Amino acid sequence: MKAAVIERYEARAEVMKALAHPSRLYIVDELSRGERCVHELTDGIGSDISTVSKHLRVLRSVGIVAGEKRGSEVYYSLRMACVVDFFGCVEAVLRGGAGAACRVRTAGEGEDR
Amino acid sequence: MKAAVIERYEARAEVMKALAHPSRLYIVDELSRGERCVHELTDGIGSDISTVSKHLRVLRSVGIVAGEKRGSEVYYSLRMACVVDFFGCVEAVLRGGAGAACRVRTAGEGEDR
DNA sequence: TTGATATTTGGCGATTTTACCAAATCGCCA
DNA sequence: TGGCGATTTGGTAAAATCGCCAAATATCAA
Repeated sequence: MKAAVIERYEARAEVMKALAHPSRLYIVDELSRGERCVHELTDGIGSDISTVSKHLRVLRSVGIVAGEKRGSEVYYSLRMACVVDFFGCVEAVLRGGAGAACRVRTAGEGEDR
Repeated sequence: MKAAVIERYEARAEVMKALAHPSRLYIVDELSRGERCVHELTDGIGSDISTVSKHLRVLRSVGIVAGEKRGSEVYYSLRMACVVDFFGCVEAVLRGGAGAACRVRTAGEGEDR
């Protein structure tokens, strides 16, 4: 694979990796309903606040969320609303694949063995 | 976080994790243009064929792709076309976030709860 | 300034992921 | 039947990820 192509997929993978964790998905979901500060998110997750802070760092590093400091609190907001739409597709896959909402391609018919 | 909610996000995370690797993103992209067998995908990726086979196993385990054996070859196809659409959103984020195609929400504009 | 609250950072052990090689299967055909 | 091409599986070492604690930083108010 050409270097330029590899880089493209690696960049995409960084974004996907940022979304590949339950707590971070919860954060995205929560932020889709409005901005939240770290301790609010921590309440919902249950991990140590430092852990939540690091999750936010991961999301922020790829541009999925943004943090704005107001007073002593940092308010995070979602910068990538389309992620939430994608969750609908993910749910369809989880329900067994062939959901119309996901426009799943029924090519093959080959089931997992 | 309630157990049921945790499970939901964990299930979603499994799907996202399956997409969180450059080679697997390449595979999804390639399969969006039609079915391919393992050695074809291997040619494009450059890793050992056993490595590619394992990547396909990951994608298949969550239902993103399906494999059908025809003769001595296994043809893989994409079962989750919406993933490709999502790549457009990911690219928008990579380009700096505020792409119209992604309906990005600008930081600090999230409605309060 | 001192103390309290909010968040981030450093560091560490534990778990997971990844890629390669070698070996095992599977289907096909001479 | 024996061998070949295609694919999968087992094993393993290196790298990345995760979550907690402790410590640092920043803001606010007394």
